[in-house]
Amino acid sequence: MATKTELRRQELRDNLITIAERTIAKKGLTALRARDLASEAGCAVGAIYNVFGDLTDLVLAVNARTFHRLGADVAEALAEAPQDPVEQLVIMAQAYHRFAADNHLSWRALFDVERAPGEAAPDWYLQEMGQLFTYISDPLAAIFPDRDSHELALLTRALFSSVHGIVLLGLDEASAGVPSDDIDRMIALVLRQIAIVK
Amino acid sequence: MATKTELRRQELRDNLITIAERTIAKKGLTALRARDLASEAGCAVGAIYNVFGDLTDLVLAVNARTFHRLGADVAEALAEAPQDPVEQLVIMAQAYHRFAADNHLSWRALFDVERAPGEAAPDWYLQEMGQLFTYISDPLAAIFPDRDSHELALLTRALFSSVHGIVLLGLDEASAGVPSDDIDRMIALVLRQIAIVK
DNA sequence: AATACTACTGAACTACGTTCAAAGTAGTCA
DNA sequence: TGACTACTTTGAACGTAGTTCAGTAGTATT
Repeated sequence: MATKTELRRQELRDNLITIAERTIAKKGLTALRARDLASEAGCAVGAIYNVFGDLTDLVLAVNARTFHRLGADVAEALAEAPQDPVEQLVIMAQAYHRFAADNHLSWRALFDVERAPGEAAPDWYLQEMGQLFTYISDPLAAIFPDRDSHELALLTRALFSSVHGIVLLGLDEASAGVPSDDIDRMIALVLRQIAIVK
Repeated sequence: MATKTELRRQELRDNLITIAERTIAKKGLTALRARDLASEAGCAVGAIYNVFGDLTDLVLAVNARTFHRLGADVAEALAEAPQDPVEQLVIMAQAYHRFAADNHLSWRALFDVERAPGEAAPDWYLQEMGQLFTYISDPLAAIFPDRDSHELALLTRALFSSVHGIVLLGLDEASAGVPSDDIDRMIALVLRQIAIVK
């Protein structure tokens, strides 16, 4: 039965996710504190643990939203891209870069959650990842119609990882970050070169 | 004057780095605890703070050693590599992969130290990084003699970042890691393709 | 309305990194 | 050598986290 209690719990859950989302976006994962969260949400600290197993679970819920927004941005970029599959790859990768730059701290939180060792990533994570991979493998299949599916899968993963690496190190201001235009240029360099059919 | 005290401090310093190095290698950065460290080193907790500003400083000292070993491994691979510049790139990248796989937790610690926001990476970090970049840019200059230095610098960074990304996501067992051979294959796929001169 | 069950609360517990007053030690000089 | 001074080391105590759970308040059932 969907009781008053259950509704209240659902409301608190959403509320906590939204507050945590804002905190992470503004101040980063490390600024997330159970007591602050509770006082902002107007509930007791213990209440958080009625609704989430621990703070990591809450962060994962925030990350699900972030990942979803990321996927939507990439999909939108793809929808507006020209037919040329190489350009599609470049545009998607640059959308990934833009998302990471515009949502830096939230994006970092995607990778900075500490997962219990040996624990697999949650299902939604693997699914969103799979969705991103599909966006990439479709243009790749058009570029390389002769390659078998395993090779295409590897190339897909390789390209995603490459773009991720370029963005990750490019945005890392500690090691004297790279100008945004140069990041886009590196992405284009790698992807256009990859797409050359010998 | 290089006194008895100073010697003792130096000894403690080295000792702490070695212990921390072993702990990080075996159990990861998050298992590093001031009290455990002190008891293993046979000193008081406070003594750590006579020798390092805080635990992050100690981790940075460990990372300096790790980074140095990494650089040496890559240099060794390069020394044994054939003359062909493309093969040199592939072999170095695979040495990077092997180091990361064989020293997983120590390698992760290189990137997982939390740096104070706005704080630049320490000098030795930038220098070792620069050394790695040189290893890459030399073969690249041989492959692309016509490109200007800015473009080569971008390509160097792009390739390093790409390989880093492939290894990072490939070794991440949380998202169902990739078999070691496939990581090597992805590296080779990207680097060989990059090196095709149109 | 009385009863039984469930959910919420927040003080208390544990586990950290870090500090600093007190105790110890090294260097100096008569 | 022994007394004095300055520096070094110590570890109990502090502050700040995440998390728990006995007590209380609220909800559903009869």
